Amino acid sequence: MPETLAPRFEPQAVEAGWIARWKELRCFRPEAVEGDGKPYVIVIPPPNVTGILHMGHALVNTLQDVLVRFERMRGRKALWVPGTDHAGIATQNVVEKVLAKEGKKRQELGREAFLARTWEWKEQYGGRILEQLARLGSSCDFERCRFTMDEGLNRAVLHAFVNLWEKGLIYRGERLINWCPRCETALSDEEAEPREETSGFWHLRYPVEGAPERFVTVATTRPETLLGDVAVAVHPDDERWKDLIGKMLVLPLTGRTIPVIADTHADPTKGSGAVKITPAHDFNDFAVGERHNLPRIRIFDNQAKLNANAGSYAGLNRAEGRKAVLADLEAQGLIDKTEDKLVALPHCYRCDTVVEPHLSLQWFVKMRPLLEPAAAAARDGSVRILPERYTRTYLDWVEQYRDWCISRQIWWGHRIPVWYDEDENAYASVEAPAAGATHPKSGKPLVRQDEDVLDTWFSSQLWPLSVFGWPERTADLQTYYPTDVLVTGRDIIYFWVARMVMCGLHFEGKVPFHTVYINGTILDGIGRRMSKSLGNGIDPLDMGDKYGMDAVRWTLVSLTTEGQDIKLAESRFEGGRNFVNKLWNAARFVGMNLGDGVPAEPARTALTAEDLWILGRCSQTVAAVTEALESYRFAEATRLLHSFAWSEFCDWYLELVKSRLMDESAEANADRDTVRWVLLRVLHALLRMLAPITPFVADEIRARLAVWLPSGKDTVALERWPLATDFPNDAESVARVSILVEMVQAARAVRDRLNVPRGTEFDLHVRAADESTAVRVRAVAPRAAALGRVRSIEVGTALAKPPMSAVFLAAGCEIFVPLEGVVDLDAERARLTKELATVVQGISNIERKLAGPGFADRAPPQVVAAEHVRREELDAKRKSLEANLADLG
RNA sequence: GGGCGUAUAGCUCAGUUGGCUAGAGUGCCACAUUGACAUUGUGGAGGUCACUGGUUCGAGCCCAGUUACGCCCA
Repeated sequence: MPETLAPRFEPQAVEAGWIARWKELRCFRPEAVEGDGKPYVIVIPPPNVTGILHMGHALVNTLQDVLVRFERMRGRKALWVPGTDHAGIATQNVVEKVLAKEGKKRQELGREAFLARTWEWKEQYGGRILEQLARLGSSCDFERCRFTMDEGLNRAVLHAFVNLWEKGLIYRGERLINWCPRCETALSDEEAEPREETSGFWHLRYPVEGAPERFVTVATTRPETLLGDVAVAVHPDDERWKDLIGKMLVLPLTGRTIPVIADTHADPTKGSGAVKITPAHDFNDFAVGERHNLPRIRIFDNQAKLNANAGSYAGLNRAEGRKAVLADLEAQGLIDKTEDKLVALPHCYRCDTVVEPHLSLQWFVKMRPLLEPAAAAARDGSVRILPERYTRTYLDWVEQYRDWCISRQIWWGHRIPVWYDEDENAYASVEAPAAGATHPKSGKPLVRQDEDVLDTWFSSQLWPLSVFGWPERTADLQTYYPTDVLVTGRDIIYFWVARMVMCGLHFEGKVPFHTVYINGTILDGIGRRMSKSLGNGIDPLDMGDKYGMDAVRWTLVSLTTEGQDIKLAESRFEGGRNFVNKLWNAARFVGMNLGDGVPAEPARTALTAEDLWILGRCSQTVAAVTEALESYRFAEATRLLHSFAWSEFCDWYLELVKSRLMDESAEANADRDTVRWVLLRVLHALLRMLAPITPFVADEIRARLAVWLPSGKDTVALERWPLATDFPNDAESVARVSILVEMVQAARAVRDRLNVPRGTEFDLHVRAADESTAVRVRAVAPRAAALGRVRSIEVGTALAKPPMSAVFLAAGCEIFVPLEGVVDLDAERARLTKELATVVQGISNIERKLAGPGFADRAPPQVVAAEHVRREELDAKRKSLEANLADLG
C-alpha cells in the first residue's frame, strides 16, 4: 500500500507530538543507548532562570544537540545535562520589580520572606526557558535537569567554599571593588563592563599653600571626587612641578590642604601632568595611596550619593554633585579649561548603572594558585579551545591571576557559610553550626552568619561537577565526569570557562572537558548585536512557528563556520524551510511509489548505473558528513547534505527512475523493486544523517514510512549512524552518470538557449573517443533520451559530425545536436564563441604555467602530468569548437 | 596603547595542508504549470578574491606593509 504524504511538510502539526513522544520514550537518557559505548557528555551552559530563549540560545543549543545526537547515533551513551542558573542579581532585580509594583521593598519583607517570594517566582516562571529548549528539539536528558540552587548543588557550593577557605585560598579584606550603586552590591571585575562615552575633561586649579598666585593644574573626568582628594601626584622627573614636591596645596571647596607627591603614576605627557589622588574612589589612586600611606576619604554612600565627608554637598548624587562642584569652582575661577575626552566607563552587567569604585569589606578568591594549572591545561592541550585563536583570549585573562571578589550584598544566592563569634573570628562550615556552638579556636559562641551571598559564577564554575552530585562520589560523577565538549559564546570565556577548568583541576584533578567550541555571535541583518533596546532581535520560537523548528535549526547550523559571527535576517530561514520541504517531498515521492512490503535487496547485477551512482554518492556523503561533524565543521555538513539530497538525489536520481517506476509491464516488476530498494536505502541514510540537524522531519518521515524502513527503533535518534561501507562505491557508474548528465544538459541547453520552437524534436549524435567510452554512453543513452526529451541518440567512435550542429564537450566524447531547420544559428555561434574564449583562456593559463621557469622540474610529477592531461583536453575542446564554428559559417 | 577578527558575485557567505576555467545560497533575466515539491523545475547573466609589495614553478590561500569595518583587553 503506497503511503501518501501531504504535498507540503507542516511542522506545526507534528513538532509538539514528537516532543511528547521523545519524552515518553525517555530516549535521551544515556541508558537508552544500547550496547556498551563510551559516554559522550555535554553539560549545558545553564541559561539564566529569568531568561527567555533568544537566537543566541537557539544557536548554542542546536550545535550541542547536533553533537549529542550525532554521537548518540554512533553508539556513544550520550548525555546532555540541562539546567538553569539562579542568576543572583538578575533574579533578585526581577522579584524586586514585582514587589515594587505592590509598593513594597525587600527590606520590609525581610530576608526569609523575600527568599520565599523569590522561590515562588522561580517555581512559577523559572521553567519557561527549559520548555523553550525542549521546543527546539533539544535532546537533553530532562530527567537530569539541574538548578544551581538545588539542594545537592547548594551543598557543592558550600563544600567548595569551605575547601578553598581551609586551604587559605579564600580571604576577607577591605579593598576597592566595583560597586553597583543601584543593585547595592559588589561586582567582580568581569561584571563591570566598560563602555566608551564622551565625557568632559576638566583642568582644575589647585592653589599652592602660601603662594596663592601659583596653581597646580590637575585634569580630571570626575571633578566631584575632588571632595575626596588626599594628594596631587606629579612625575618625579617632571621639571614643571619638581620644586613643589612635598609642598601643600589648598584643596578647593573644602578648606583642606593636601600634599604634592612624586609618583610615576603621573604621566607628564597626559593632561596637565599632575594627577589628583582620590584613593577611596579610583583603582589607580588606591594603589598610589598605598605606596604613599595616604588616608582614604570615602565621599559616597552605598547608593553613590555624596555623604557627610562631602560637607555641604552631602545628599547629592554623582551627576548633581558634579554640577554643583563645577559651578562653585567656576565661580572661584579655578577651572582652567574644559575639553572632551573619550572614556571607558564601567557599567553594571545586570542593570547598566555606572559602576563606582567602592571601598568595602569583601570576600576574595586568591586566584594565582588555582589558575596556574588552568593555564597549563590550555597550553599543553589537555583543554583544546576551538577556534584555536581563543586559546590566547583565555590565557590573556587567566594569566593576569587577578583575585576574584566573590561576595555579593544581595539575598538570592548561596549564603556564605561563615559564622562569627563576638570578636569577628570567622568559622567556615558546610553544616550550619548547632545552636550554642562555639568557635573552635576562640571557644566563644558563634553569634551570627555572614550576610553576603556568593557570586553566581562561583556556583556556575562547579556546574560540570555539581550536576553529577559532587562532592559525593556518585555513580554519575564517576561515569560522566569529565565531560567531552563545552559549547558556548566567547563573551563567557573569562566568566565561566576558565573558572570551570580551574575548579575541575582543583577539586577533581581533571579538566572538565577536552574541547571547548566557541560559537559565533548572532548579529542582525546589518551586523549589530541583537538587543532589547534596539528591538532588532529575531525570536527563534516565532521563527519556529513560521518556518518550522527544523528549518530554524538547519539554517543556524548552515551559518556556523569556524566561530564566525552570523549576520541573520529573517529571510534566511526560508532556505531552511525550503530544504526541509524538499526532503519531505522526496519522501512523499518514494512513499507514492512503494509496493506492498519491504523490497528485498536486489542482486548486484540488477543495479543500473544510476542506482550504483546514487549509492556510491551516498557512501561518499556519509564519509564526508561524518568527517565534517567530527571536526566541528557544521556548515560544511549542511552543504554536503543539501547538495546530495537536492542536487543529486532529487534532481537526478528521482528523475532518472521515474520511467522505471512507471513501467507497469510484468518484465519490469523486478526492476521496480530494485528502484524501491535503492530509494528506501538512500532515503533512510539521508534521514539518519539529517536527524541530528532536523530531528522532527526525520522522525516524521521515518514513522510514516516505518513499514518500509524498519529499524527496530521508535526514533531515528536511537538508530545507527550510517557508515560509508554500507553502500557500494562503483567508479564506472559515476563516469556513466556524468556522461548522462552531460547529454541531458546538452539537450536542455539547445532547447533553452537556442530558441528551439516548442514541440520541435531533435536527435543527439555522440562521438566517443574510444570504445570503452562508447560503451558507457550506450549504457545510459535510453535514460538520457527520456530525460532530455530527444528522439534518439546515436553513438559511435567514428561518427561523422553532422553538418550545422551544435556541439557540447564531455569527458571523452563530443555531443552533437543537428540544428538543420531546428534553431537560430546565430545564437549557437555566439554560444560557441563565448565558450571558445573561455577554453582559449584556460589553455593559455596552463601553457604559461607549463612554460614557466622551473615548473616541470620543481612541481610534483603528478601535478605536471595533470596539467598536461588538462591541456590536451582543452586543446581537443578548442579544436572541436573551432571546427564547429567554421562549419556554421 | 595591546590583541584578535573580517574584506571573494547585487546581498549573505564557503573555499581544509598553496595546484582544474574561484563555488554555494539568495536575488536578477528568460522559459516552463497534467502526478513528489511553485516552499518547484530548466537554462542563463553576474567576480580586478580590499590595496601595495614579496616568497614560490605556481598565491584567494603564505610573508611584510596599507586602508576600511568589527570585537576583546588595558
